[in-house]
Order: sequence, then C-alpha cells, then structure tokens
Amino acid sequence: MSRYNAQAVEPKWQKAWDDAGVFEARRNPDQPKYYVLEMFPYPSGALHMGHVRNYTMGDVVARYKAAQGFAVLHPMGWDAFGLPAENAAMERKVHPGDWTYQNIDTMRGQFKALGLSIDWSREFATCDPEYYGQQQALFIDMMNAGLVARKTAVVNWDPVDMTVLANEQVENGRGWRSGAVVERKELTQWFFRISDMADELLDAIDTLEDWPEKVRLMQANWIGKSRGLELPFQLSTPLPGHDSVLCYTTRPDTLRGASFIAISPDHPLSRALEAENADLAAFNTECRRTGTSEEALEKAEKRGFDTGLTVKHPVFADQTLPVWVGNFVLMDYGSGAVFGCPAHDQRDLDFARKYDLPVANAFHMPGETADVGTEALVPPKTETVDYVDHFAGITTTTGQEAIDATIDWMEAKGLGTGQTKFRLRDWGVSRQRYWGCPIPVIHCDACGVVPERKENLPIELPKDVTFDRPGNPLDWHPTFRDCTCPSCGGAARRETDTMDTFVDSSWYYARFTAPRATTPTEADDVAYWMNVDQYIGGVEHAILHLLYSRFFARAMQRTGHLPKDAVEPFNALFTQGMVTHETYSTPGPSGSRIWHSPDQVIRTEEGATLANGSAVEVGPIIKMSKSKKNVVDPKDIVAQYGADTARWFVMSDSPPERDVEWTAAGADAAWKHLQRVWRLADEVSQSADDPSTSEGEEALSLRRLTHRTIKDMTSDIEDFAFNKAVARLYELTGAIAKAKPSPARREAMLIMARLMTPVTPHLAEEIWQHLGQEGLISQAPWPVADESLLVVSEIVMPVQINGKRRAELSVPADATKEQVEEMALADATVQKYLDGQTVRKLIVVPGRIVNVVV
RNA sequence: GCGGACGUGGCGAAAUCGGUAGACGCAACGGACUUAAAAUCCGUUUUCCGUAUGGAAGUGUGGGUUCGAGUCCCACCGUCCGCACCA
Repeated sequence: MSRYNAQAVEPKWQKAWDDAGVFEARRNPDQPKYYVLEMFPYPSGALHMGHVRNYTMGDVVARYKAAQGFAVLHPMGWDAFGLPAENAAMERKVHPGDWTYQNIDTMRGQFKALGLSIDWSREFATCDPEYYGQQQALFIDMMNAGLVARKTAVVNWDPVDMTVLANEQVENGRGWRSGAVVERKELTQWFFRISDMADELLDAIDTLEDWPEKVRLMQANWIGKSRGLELPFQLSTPLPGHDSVLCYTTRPDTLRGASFIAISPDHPLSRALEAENADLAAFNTECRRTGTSEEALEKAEKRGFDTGLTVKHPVFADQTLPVWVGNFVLMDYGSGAVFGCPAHDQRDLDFARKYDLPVANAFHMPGETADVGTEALVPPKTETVDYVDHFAGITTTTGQEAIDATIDWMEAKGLGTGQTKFRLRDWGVSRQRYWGCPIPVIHCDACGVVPERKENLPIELPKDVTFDRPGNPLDWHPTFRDCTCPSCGGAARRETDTMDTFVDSSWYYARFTAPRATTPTEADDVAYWMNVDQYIGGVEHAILHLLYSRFFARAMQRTGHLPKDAVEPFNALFTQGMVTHETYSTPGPSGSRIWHSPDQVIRTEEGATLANGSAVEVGPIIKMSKSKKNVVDPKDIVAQYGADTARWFVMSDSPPERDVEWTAAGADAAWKHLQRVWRLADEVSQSADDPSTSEGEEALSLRRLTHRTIKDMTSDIEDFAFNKAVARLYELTGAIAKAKPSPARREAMLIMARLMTPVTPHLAEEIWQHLGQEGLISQAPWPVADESLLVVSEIVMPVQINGKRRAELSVPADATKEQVEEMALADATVQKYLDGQTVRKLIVVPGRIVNVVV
C-alpha cells in the first residue's frame, strides 16, 4: 500500500480541474445562482495563515453550494493600491507597480497551490487601468448625480517630509520617518456625500438579517443618529461677527446644571480671538499638534483655555457662563461648541474640577439629594430620576421624556430648535499620494473644477516617477499635471490627488460579475449574479469597508450601474477570527526584545530554546504579525504536508468566528488523520465485500452513523460550524476503521469522501478514483441522508432528583409524558433516592429530562 | 476615552429552545506489535476523597431568577477588535 503523497497528488487534481474548467462561473437562467466572496487580499508579498483560513471557508461554501446544484460565482482579485507599495518604492528603489505585480504573481502561485475553487478567468487588480478607469467613470457619474462634494478637511502634516501622514504613520505625535512634530493642516479635499444617506443606511440595517448582530450594532452606533437641541448662548459683550455661541446637546434636560461653554480650538470664535490673544493662539497651536484621530483626541488630557468671555444662560437670565476653548471639542460634530454640565458628564466633571468651575445637579436618583463628588451621575435615559427646579416644570420622569419635553418647551419659547444629527461624517477620499486611482477632474482658471471626458478615461498613472523627493510625484510630473480643459480647451491642471483605497474595495464585488466590460458593470451580469450571497472577511472591516460598500451600492444604483434590488450588496456576512501563534523573544540591548520566528525555536514541554541552547521567553499568543515574527508561512506547510492538511487544520477545532492558534502539533495531527483516511480507503478498495454482512446489526449501525453524519454535517456547513463538521468526520472515520469489510463500509467511505470534498478536495478526488468511481468528485452531487435510517426507537433520559442527576432511564421514543412519569417513579435507583419521601412535583420534558422534586 | 465582542479540563473545543457539562481532536499516561525505534492499533484521562461500589465540587469572580443556569439578569475582573489617511 502506498503512502498518500500530497505533493504529487495535489498538482495532478488542480490541473484536472483547470482542464475541465470546473470552477468557471457560467450564467444559467435555469439554475439558481450562488455568489460567494471573500474579502480580497492586499498583495503584501506572501499569503499568511489568516488568508488560508479565510479563503478555505469561502471555498468550503463554494464547493458545497456547487454540489447542491447552484451556479457558483467564486472570484478572486487584488486590493492593490495603497501605502506599502510607496514605502517599498522609497526603501528599495522599486516602482510601486512593479513591486505590486511581482507580489501578485507570488501570491497567485500560493493561492493555486491551495486548490481553491476559484474562477481565475475573472481575476483583476484594482491597480489595473482597466479597473480604475471604470472607477473614474463611476466618480464622474457620482459627481453628476450630486454625490460628490469639495470642502476643507484637516490632515496630519509632516513639516520636514512636506507630506500628509496617515494616522498609522503618526507615532506619539511625530512623523514615523522624519521624527518631526506633526501639525494639523487644512486642505481642500474631495468627499462622497455619505452623510446624506445616513438615515437610509441606518434604517436598512434592519434588512440585513444574515449579518452578525454585533456588526449591525457597530454600524448603527457609527452612524450615530441622535435627537438633541441646538441653542444659541448670547455673548454678554458681543464681538464683531459673533453675538452668540451656538451649542448642540443631546441632553438638554441638564441645562440647569450648565456651568461653562466649551468651543473647539478650530471654532470660528476661537480663531477670531486668536488674532488678539497670543496665549490663546499658543494654546490652539498646541491643541493642533494632537493627532487627527478621534482616539488621540479622546485619550489626550482634557485641557482648556479661559477666553475671558461670558455668555448668558438662555433660561436663567441672571446667570452667566464662562467661555472656554477645550481641546476635547470636535469641530466636525454638531456645531463645534458644547455647554458643559459637570454633574452629568464625567469629562465635563473632570474639566470643572481641574479649572474650579461650579458643579450643580440637574437631577438626582429618586429619594437622594446629595450632589455629585468625583463621579458624574449618568444613569441610562430610560431610568426615572428627580429633576431639580426644572424650568419647564418637569419633576419625576425618565431622562428620555425630560429631553423631549425640554426640546418642546425651548422650541415653544423660541430659545432653540430640536435637531437630529448624525455622528457619520462625509467620506473624505482625497489622498496626496501617487499609488492610487487618479481623481478624474481638471482645474481650469476659466471654467473652475470640471470632470474629465469619459472618452479620455482611464486617466493613467504615469510610470516615470521617482520617490527621491518628499511629497506626491504627480504634483511635479508635467505631462500628467498639465492638460487641456475638457470644457474650454484652454491650458489647465489635472487634479493630482488620488482616491482612498477604500473606494477601490467598495465596488469590486460588482465588477467581478463582468470584469472585462467596457462600462463599470454589465446589466445582464449584475442582474443575474448580484447580490453577493455570502461575504466572508475579518471583523476589522465591520464598520468602514462594509459601510462604504453599502453606500457605493446605493450610489451605483442611482447612477444606473446596479439593478434596483441590489442596494444592499451582501445578503449574508460572516466575520472570521484571526490566526494566532505564540511569540518567542530574547532580551536585546537596552531593555528591548529580539523576536524569533517559530522555525528558529525548539519548543519543549518545559519551555523553548534557540538552536544554540540559549533560553527563549515564550510570550503571549497573538495575531500573526511580521513585527513579532510569530508567523508560519503557508508555503512551508503546503510543501511539508500539502494543501489539504493546511485546509483541514484551519477548519478544525476552533469555531470560525473565533481566533485559532496555529500549533505545529495540530498541523501534524491533521496530516496524520488524512493519512489514516487514505489507508482506510485503500483497505476498502482491496476488500471483497460480502453482501450478506449488510444484514447484521453492526452494518446497520454504521449505516445509521453514515446517514446521521450527512444530515448533521450539512446543517453544520449551513451554520458555518466547520469545526463541528470536521469533528463529525473524525467520528465517522473512527467507525469505518472499526468496521469489517461490507457494502456498508464501502458506502460509508464513498459518502465520507464526498463530505470531505469541500475541505480536502485533493484527497477526496484521489479516494474517489481509487475506489473506481467515474468523473470528478468535485462535480459529484452532495449526498442526501436516507431519513429511514435516522429514526430512533429508544432514547435514554436522565432523571434528576432535586436538580441532581441520579439515574438514567431508557424509554421508547414515542412514550407519553405519563408513561415516562410512571417509569421514572418505578425505577429502582430513583426509589432508593426517594426513600419514602413525598414527591412534591414531577417535571418531564419529553425527550430531554425528568426532574423529581421532593 | 468611546463603541463592539469574548472568557468552559493541561490545550483547541462541544453542549440547536434554560434540561445528563466536557462530543470530537491535541497533549499526557498505560498496553499491543517490534531485536529496537518510528509508524500503527487498543485503553485511560475535569478536579478532589475512596481499593472499589460510590460521593463531593466544578463553565473568569461575586450576587440573583428558576424544579433546573455554561446558557437569562445585575455588578466586577481579564483579554481582544474598531475609532474615519493601514488594509
């Protein structure tokens, strides 16, 4: 008997599938379609185990649905624009395009070695002019449909490198390359008007029934619809152009406790005062050094600057409040100004204590009167509280009712207006970088900003660029930058900003339905294939990528590129966990750690050492990352064990939504199991099955298990419970191993091969052929369980006495409640425990449990 | 800081509706085969007490609801993800 040789077998079947065109998606109106898509990868240079897991999940679904008779679309492409290519260009003097396409070639090879059922004829990269040219056409259509805006936005500016930095390029307020202190800078930028669709995107979350609840919640919170009050506070002494400060609050019921006004450093009033007040100017400059990310702003120590101005309380005319500039007030949200109510907001309270501002409760918990000390009183809005001297006469009610009543009262008095606001901001898409999709507009002195003509698309990135001077090479590339105005024909300048790479990934799913079309999409193809039936990817994309994709589908629908019913592009979403690994390190110079990759480390029960015997500290199990070197290269695993082993491992044990830890022992175990299956298949192929053995009880119980496995595994795959599906295959393998040669055993083996096909397709093909079956198992239908083998006549029920399990009871499956009660009380063990005590209550849950309460 | 999740044996986990906690796998231990090893096969394996029949405890911690809680409720602890220019 030969050992199963994955290295020889796998390429053979991959070629057979290619030759037969098994995975080419074909439109067939007589067949139901199924579109399964995994989030496409960034071509970083090598596949990692996270990819293997993600794409194997998709492959299991794709192969399973194909076996169920669906016309399956399962494409692959590359999210190919982005910063790493420019970093590589700077560090290694390679062109971003060359670097990217080389990486794609490497990774495509790794993908193919995994035996995924992908229709490679549809492959594209977002940096192909064929793709991004269509994206430019979409941009122009969106401009014409009023979905694009131009306005200012704040960016991280590195004054040494003279370039805009991404948030991740800012480390402790300094540029990662130059080390210069980062400044905030305002630039005029392009935006998609996603906030106009905020309400629609929020409401439609309810229709996303097959999305994880947590993702829907995160999206809803991100959009952040709130009803509040916008109210002006009159300045005690008006300034030219400023006679009041407009504040927005979601808690107008706390207006009594207002003790100060805080405005953003970028608020027009703050900017006006800056000119006269050098100290304020210095404070504001300092504030602008904080990063632009919300996280950085929120985490920064809360600081303020007293402007010396005061405003009148809108209700209590005798009260005045000081106006402060606060580094924690966002200019982007609401009106850039808030009133501080320290008693009912922890941040305001910290601020008030720090600057010695008054603290007054607007309400207390029922029955209490003590004012707040160091902890703000912030009960849920649904809770009933006692209001203190509320101006609208509110006494005891819930926060929500008080908010509504206050808004009504303020509106009636003309003191403010109820406003619905969203946290969601417009989507800024301008990037001052080379390696992205050029924005297809032209700046003309005579005509202003005009879109490029579609017949001139694609606006291609020029190849002849270098990265030896800081900034965007497009800015000083004469033949790219200088152009003629499509409107008047005069000399003009091309926009040199490129698009956010999130734009590229916001419509690729639609492009896969007709990747070579000369328009962004093709009507018949999108009508047939859209929507994506199952989308699979990392939970880190739960908000931005998915929200932008939902926006884009709507935008494409409005501009005629998607059918009416395709506004929600992903019918079902699955978010998978990460692949993790232990970390290994030794002490480095000055307290730092030197990280070691798993293949340099010898791991034992007690600990770990390097090859030279020096001790290695075993660190926490974290997401595989290059910086910590805790990566296992799928290439090595495939070379050592074969693709099926890697696929089997990542699908077994851990539930797919949870993180999985890669261990060498686990990989080895997976390989051993597949070898065992092959040995059993070989045994079956050599045996002459005696038909008379099929009559016996042993054969019948194997058949029962086989058909039970079909049924359970089918529902496990439908539920994305791949780890449970794998466990059932282990169980069936064990049963086949124990069985004697019989037609039942042969049936079990053939059915198991079919059930294994989605996970280990190469091994399944080899077994199929070895057992003399015709055709490819990849094209064989999914097995159907024989229902008559699934019925059970007798079940075992546990019997509890006062909630503790004391006995087991074997009862006919169709026994009535009364019969079970009778049998339970008659049971000898039960009698022993009852010991003559009175039965107070008898609970029988049919098919489940009996509980006797004494 | 804000938003979202997760926590069960030595390890990865299972437990579909509130109904036998630990299926299945890894590791470990014992045995068979072998001159030996590897490979393979069989068995044991939540913890504690007990020779055993058996008993007690047990799902991050502390409370609560229930005949019955890993599952529901409240509080706390720990870990992870996102925060708009990383993808």
